[in-house]
Amino acid sequence: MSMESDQSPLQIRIHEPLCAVFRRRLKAEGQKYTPERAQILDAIIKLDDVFEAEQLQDELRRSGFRVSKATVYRTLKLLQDAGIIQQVLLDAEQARYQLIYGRTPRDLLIRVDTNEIVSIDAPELTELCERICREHGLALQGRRFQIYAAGD
Amino acid sequence: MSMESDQSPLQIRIHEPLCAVFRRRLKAEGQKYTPERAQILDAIIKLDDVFEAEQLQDELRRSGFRVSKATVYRTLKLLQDAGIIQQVLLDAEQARYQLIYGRTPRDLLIRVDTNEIVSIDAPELTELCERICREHGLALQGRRFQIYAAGD
DNA sequence: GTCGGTGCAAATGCTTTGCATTGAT
DNA sequence: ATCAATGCAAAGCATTTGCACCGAC
Repeated sequence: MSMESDQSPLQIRIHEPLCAVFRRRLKAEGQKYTPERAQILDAIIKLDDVFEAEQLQDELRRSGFRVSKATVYRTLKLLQDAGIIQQVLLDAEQARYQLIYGRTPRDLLIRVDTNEIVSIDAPELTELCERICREHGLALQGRRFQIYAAGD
Repeated sequence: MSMESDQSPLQIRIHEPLCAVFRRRLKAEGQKYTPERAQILDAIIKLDDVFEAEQLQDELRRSGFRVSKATVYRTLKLLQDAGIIQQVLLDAEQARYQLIYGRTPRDLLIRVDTNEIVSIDAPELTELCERICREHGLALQGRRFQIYAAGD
């Protein structure tokens, strides 16, 4: 009923650049917004897809930046903590990541024959998740949904 | 039209013991049904849950068997190929596994506060998966669905 | 008796960490 | 100037592999 109240402290400014979000978060934690971190976030935005640490480093190199693996991994962790990216688990070999800030879905359709990955939109999934949590008396925190399919 | 034909060679005998399934598969591939492999499958059945390689080895030890990690991993791979178990990806740290042969669901509800894992039953998910694949003109191969939730 | 299987220890590959140096604030 | 961040190389850890010996068929 009190929909106008300010119970939730997070006011998302929809079109705020991601780098500003990241910068703010870092400042709040007493951490620094370095060129490396800025470049890594830029590269992630350019990739605009599910990516692995190595691909990210490649993209950085392509843009003319050399960042060490150590820094890549450290920054990926920071970005996860900031809620900007999320791990995507496709297999046990290595972790992948995906931009999630300001985006609703991260449900994936994975073509096992071509390794192509497509985002799918399934609003009823959210309802389903909420219903299941309600039945268990729990609060929904998130979900991971992947469909594996092959062509023709 | 020729539904009575023997196009599909697999005739699943519903209550056939898993070890028989495994044994048959191994024989078909010219591989051997060793005590280690039998014990590993037994231990998996006893665990009856999502498990990691280390837990499996512990269960084996508890039953009085010493099997090397190498053999554990090699057998886990065989069991996956045989369609008896499946990897469950909960985090990037390590792989987990789960018995799937003869079981429909492997959808999980994960309590982030207690790390408890519960299987959930959601038949409408299957329909959803099939519909999405149909829309993309692809054949459904499998799915991975996990809900993350917290108590109270 | 033959191959395939096992254990061991070494190798692998992704990810993390210790440390001296560099740099954002 | 300070304190966190970087790069490098070494360490960690789950998983895989090479090889000599063993055992299921």
